Amino acid sequence: MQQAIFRAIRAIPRGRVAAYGEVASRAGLPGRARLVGRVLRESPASAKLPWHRVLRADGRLAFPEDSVPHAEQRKRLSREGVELLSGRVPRRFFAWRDVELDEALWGPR
DNA sequence: AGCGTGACAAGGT
DNA sequence: GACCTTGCCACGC
Repeated sequence: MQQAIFRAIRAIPRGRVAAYGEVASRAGLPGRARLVGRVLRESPASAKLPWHRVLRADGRLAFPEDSVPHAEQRKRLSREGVELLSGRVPRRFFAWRDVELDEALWGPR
């Protein structure tokens, strides 16, 4: 099951991000976002996961703003062209967002 | 067993 | 947006 979570995380394209809940759903574990967080927390660096692409649904990073890990994650994202605005990653950087519904409601772009 | 806690989410005010 | 509340689930005490 941890494997499913790893797969979902590795499936996030470079330069894009995904919310914990999204990852959980894509791993076949809807409603278990916290599990994703716990698995991530306990995964060794050797797992070589793009962990920095996983963040909260509202675009904020899970780590406290003043923390070292937060800075590290922000740096890694920045290196892929993902910048935070007002402390959060804009919706346009989210992978797997329901583009069709967005366009139906708000029009293309 | 009960309860607080957490790399969370969604809905309401 | 900021907060709160509720739902969720695994852990540790």
